[in-house]
Amino acid sequence: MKKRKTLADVAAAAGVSKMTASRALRGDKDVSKANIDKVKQAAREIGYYGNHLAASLSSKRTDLIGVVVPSLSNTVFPQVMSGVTDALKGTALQPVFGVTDYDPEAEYTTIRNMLSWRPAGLIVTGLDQPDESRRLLADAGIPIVQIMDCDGDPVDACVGFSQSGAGHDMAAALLATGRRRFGYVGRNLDKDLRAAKRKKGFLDALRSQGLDFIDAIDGAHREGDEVTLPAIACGRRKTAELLARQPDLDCIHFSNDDLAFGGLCHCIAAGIDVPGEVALAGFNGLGLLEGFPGKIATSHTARRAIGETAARVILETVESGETDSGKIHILAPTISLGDLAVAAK
Amino acid sequence: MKKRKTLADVAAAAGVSKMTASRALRGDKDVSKANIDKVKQAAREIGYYGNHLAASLSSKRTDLIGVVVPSLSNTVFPQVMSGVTDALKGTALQPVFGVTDYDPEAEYTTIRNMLSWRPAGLIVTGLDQPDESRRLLADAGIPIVQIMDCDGDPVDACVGFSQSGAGHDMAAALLATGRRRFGYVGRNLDKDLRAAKRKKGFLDALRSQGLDFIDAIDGAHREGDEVTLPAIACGRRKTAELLARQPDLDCIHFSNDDLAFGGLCHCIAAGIDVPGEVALAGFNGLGLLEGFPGKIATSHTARRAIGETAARVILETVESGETDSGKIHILAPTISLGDLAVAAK
DNA sequence: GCCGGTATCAATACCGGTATCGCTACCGGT
DNA sequence: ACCGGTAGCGATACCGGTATTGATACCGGC
Repeated sequence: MKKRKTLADVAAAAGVSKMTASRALRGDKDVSKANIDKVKQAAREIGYYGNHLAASLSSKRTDLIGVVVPSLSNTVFPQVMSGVTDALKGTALQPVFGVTDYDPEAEYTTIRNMLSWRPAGLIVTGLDQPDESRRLLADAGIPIVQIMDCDGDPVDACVGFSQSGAGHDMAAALLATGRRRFGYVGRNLDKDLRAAKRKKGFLDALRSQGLDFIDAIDGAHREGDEVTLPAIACGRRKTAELLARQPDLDCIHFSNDDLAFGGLCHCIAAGIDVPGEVALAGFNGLGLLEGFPGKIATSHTARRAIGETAARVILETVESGETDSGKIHILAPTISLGDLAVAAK
Repeated sequence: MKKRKTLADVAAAAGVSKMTASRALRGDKDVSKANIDKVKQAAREIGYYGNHLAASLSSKRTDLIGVVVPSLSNTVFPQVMSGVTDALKGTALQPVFGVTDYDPEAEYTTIRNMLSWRPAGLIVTGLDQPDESRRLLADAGIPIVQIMDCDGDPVDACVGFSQSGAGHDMAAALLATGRRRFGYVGRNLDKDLRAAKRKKGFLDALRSQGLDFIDAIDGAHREGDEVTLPAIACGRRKTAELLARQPDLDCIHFSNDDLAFGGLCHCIAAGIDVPGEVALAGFNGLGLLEGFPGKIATSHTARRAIGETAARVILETVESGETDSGKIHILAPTISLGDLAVAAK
């Protein structure tokens, strides 16, 4: 294999020093127009592309922004990632993604691993990292943005909303439509801390009215196959199960829209009127719901926007050279009840 | 800000040389048990974590595997990415993702950018890169795996299946059930080359029987909002449009399952019997379809497996130290007709 | 004609690790 | 006692760039 081209090769080909070549390629000043052309020409001819490793090591700067998300199968996170990617488009910064599978241990190693690339900033999902991870973030000396959650104390900056508040608000909205007999369907609540927070907020609102879930299926790890079961199929099956046990529920709350949509599929197949007989409420405002517009109540969360602002916060902090970005950006979800709003009148 | 800890700090704290510290931390041999403990202890105490930039520059190796995908909104790609992540779990290698938005220009810069980090290997979606990008890949001197498509000439290795063949087979299967009046719904076919190949394969099969699409909505860029419109809503709307124009179609082929599912939603809402009156056929076998099992014919593509084998090919090539991985791995999709199979009898 | 200032480039010293090689101490065998 | 072999460790030379400093030439002004 022929040796990779280095800057020295370019310099030699252009008849200048390494330093001049370096400056010319990066658009630094102090290089004559003639030499800039010669160098760029030479670089193109021999097919040179830089070595970020060397450049970053030397300059003590990188263009990387680490993004740590728990999952790729929940479409929410790819959407956040899209937001980050978009916001960074056109800038020098570049995102790098890491997936943790909701595992704190994996999260720790992922963060550590990212930090060892000396990124310009880090975007991490959630506020509730274990102490060890938190310390890592706090001592990193780069802007850290925690996203998706505001119920707690951020290490540095924070972009998101209150998960428990979102749960609470949804419950309040549903109560206002007159619903009283609530059921709940979720899954992986033992690992998905934010979904658990929403459930708790929801429950708090119910209890303040002297109510409670009549029945709930949390589905925390009963079987191994549960994780791989598509969310919609899971929602459909569990809704069937729940309604078999409690046929007189007038509202089912799901931990997210995928499950809720699965529930709707069951109801349609079983000939159950939604939201007439039973109302369904999900969370996130996924595009999925447009399959049957208005049928499912949901909270629209600004996932793209969360990704975008998180990226922008880092961008601004890096550019301004500040040490501390430490602001909290709240992007509150908006509830839409769909047909339920009409039915309630 | 306090200076970042370096290996020299660890060495000093442990009372050994940099070199011994380096070896101890990496688990190299030629270090006494006592020193290994001392070094690891010291590293933990002062909170040291390595610097991949320096390590990789020096060793001329990185643990990175670049993965270039066109999109994050099509759930297929996050699934491929999951497969890659899983296959690499437990190994030293680590994936880095890049998104191109189906833009060849962005693809070129992404590839270039990745190469400048000197990754151990590259996974790129598709076979039809422009010459310039192709040359970049060919000259990189690292294992390259192109995925998702086999209709063409790979740069190095290739994991996927024939897109046009998949389209052809689906058409053949549908023809075998007696369907004759075909419609088509797709979107972004001008950018999504693989979907276009499937359509072409499908069409070839029809033509070999003297048939053609009676009507087709390609939806290539009519309006700007089209891209952001959720795929399911898009499928629903276009199906309504198509059936309004051609009420007597007996089969609609969609460029993917999301659109097909949107079509199903329309049919359910409009009281159209599926697949009795009209059959729907999508592509990919997404979990989505489990919302109404059997209603939609589809080709199950092994997306996860494609990601996994692609990663494994690179892994093996890297470990064996071969220069050329150059094998073609076909993971053919399997067609499932669902209720249509029964109806056809 | 001498001087200070500016534009342009080259030489040098790193950045924080790892590869390589040499040195020392200690071992068993003869 | 001598020797070859090996385990354990450290000094040194890089890896491929960039920051910094220094050198050179050329300019207008007095």
